[in-house]
Amino acid sequence: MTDNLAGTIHKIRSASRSLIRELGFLNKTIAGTGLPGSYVHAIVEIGTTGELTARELSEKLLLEKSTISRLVRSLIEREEISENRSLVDARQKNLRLTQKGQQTLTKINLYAASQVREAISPLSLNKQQEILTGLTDYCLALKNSRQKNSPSAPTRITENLPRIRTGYLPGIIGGITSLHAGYYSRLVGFSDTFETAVADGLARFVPRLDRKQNEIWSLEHRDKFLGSIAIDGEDLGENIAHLRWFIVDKELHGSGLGKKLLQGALQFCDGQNFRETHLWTFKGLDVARKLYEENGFSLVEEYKGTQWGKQMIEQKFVRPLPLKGDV
Amino acid sequence: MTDNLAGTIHKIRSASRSLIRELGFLNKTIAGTGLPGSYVHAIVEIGTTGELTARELSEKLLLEKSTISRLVRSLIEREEISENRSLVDARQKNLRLTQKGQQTLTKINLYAASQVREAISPLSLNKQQEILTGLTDYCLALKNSRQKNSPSAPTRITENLPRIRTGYLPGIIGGITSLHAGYYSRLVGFSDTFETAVADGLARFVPRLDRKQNEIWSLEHRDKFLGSIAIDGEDLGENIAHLRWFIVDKELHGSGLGKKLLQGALQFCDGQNFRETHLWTFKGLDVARKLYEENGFSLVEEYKGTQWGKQMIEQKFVRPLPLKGDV
DNA sequence: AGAATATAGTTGTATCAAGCAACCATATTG
DNA sequence: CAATATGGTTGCTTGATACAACTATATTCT
Repeated sequence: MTDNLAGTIHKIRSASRSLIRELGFLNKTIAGTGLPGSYVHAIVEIGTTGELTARELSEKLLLEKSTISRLVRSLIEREEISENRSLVDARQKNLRLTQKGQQTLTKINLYAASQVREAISPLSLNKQQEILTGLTDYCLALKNSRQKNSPSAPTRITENLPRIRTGYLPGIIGGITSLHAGYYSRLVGFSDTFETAVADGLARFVPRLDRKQNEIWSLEHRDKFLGSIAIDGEDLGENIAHLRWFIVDKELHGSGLGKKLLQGALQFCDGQNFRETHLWTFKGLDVARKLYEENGFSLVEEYKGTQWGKQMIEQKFVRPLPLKGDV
Repeated sequence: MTDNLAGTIHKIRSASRSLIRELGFLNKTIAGTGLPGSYVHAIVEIGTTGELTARELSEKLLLEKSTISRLVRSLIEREEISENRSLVDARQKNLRLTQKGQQTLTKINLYAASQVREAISPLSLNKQQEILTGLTDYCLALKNSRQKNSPSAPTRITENLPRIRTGYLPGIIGGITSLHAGYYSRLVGFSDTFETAVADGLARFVPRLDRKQNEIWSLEHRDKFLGSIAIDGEDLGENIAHLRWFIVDKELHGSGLGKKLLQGALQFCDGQNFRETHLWTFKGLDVARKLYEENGFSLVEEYKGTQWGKQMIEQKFVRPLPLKGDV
């Protein structure tokens, strides 16, 4: 059994070595591309993701950031990729393939795919599947084991996850507006009336962000807005907070980020000592309702509304300021 | 189906990329060893083979010979390997691990094996086996496809196979003698008497190699003698060739090299116009007997002999010069 | 036996990927 | 506002890879 494991390990290692060589990773450039292995990986990665930052690339390729920095510059000089300083975080730059880079990626794909195809197509479907599961399982196992073994460099929790930002960010009004429009048009067929209202509301709200009773949080990732929540501490008056523009991109549902947004906003409300927090929503958004109720809101009112070009049942939730010392 | 293949290809590529990165082949040195990937491969290869030439290393690692040359030098300077100019082919040098190199290999093995072990040991035996077969099949497929696609650089037929050499080579007497001694002591318990006779015979024969009626062929690989055959055109007189010291290392049985040796020698005999070729052997060596008979020999005599410290039945075979025009 | 060719390995030369450390600019935290 | 963290760049060094031209030895051909 132990011997068996040792034998398996030995054979796996031997096969890995062979694989490395066959794929050309001891060579200066990968055959068929004229590019070094790391460049090919970078192009493929950027291409399939659409947009990446240097840091993300560094994490994916497991290469030093200085190495990545130069790799990126070289690719820019070759006009394979372009960089755009992020609007919302001036430190980072978003990388994407240029037209030429797209073509290069296509060439790489053609070459690599045909290499793989020629290799595996003579094999039975069964064998092919075995190869695939074997490889993926092995990679996964290696990755898991690496992450378990380097507590010094743990997986970044933020890796590939949007960050929660506060305050105004360039593009935030447009971003949140289109998020709402896309979400609700798909869900219930809202159209321009609704989107206009969102844009208008935000446009009136954002200039008031400098007052301490107002705040906005957004989920941002690579200049894309994937979620938001805001506390308008003025429009309702009477020391009541108005929770507005709470939305999370469908892709992030279930990620826990929505709850984080909501709880951050409520913490803010409590810090500001608002007597109550009110919010308006629609009947049918069951997941959201559950979230509200878990966090101290109760449904207080329900009525038909037609203002968005559709007949909807609107709902109003209210949450009182928790007693001090409460959990 | 086609789509399925494309999907499989895509996933395989993605897994390969991940594998490359996890194993550190985009990095300057492999973690845990401090050595570049190519060095690690070289050490493992030399270590597991025991002895290699630079050319063989180049073929295995798929690297340029100049690259290998420098890699080898660097490893020699680090005292990881040693080189010995081959005694039988002054162009090539045999590379082997030094004491220090052995230790390095051990370290590499420990590191790599534990990396693999930690990765796969949480998995079921079944999964482990899947990984193994997947990897090996894939490597094999890639290799096959590469070789099919580069008729310009076909697999060397001589790759890792001994070459047939003619004439004297340093170490040939000792090499052939020990080959005989090892083979026959294991087979039938011959001992010193026999080995002495072989050595003595060779010692008397080799100096006569400069005469055109004598010749010796040997199978040589990395300074090891793995087979031999000789034609003594003088000792029997009467224009009769004496076929002597025909032996092939057990490892090479079935490789076709024995037949090649024999036919080369017989071609030589025919070229020299010997009237007959005689040889003495023992009863029981059935494979050899078949080979003799396939090539024109017939058994002409059989008698008991005790000269080698064992009672054996000796046999004499004779082959006449084929008629001209014969096939 | 001698000429032509092939093979093993080295060396000149050039390129450039990788990593470390120190740095700058921007963001976040407290 | 100060301290710290983060994304990215730059100076510096190392050294792996490849191509081409070369030397020395082996093999093949006639």
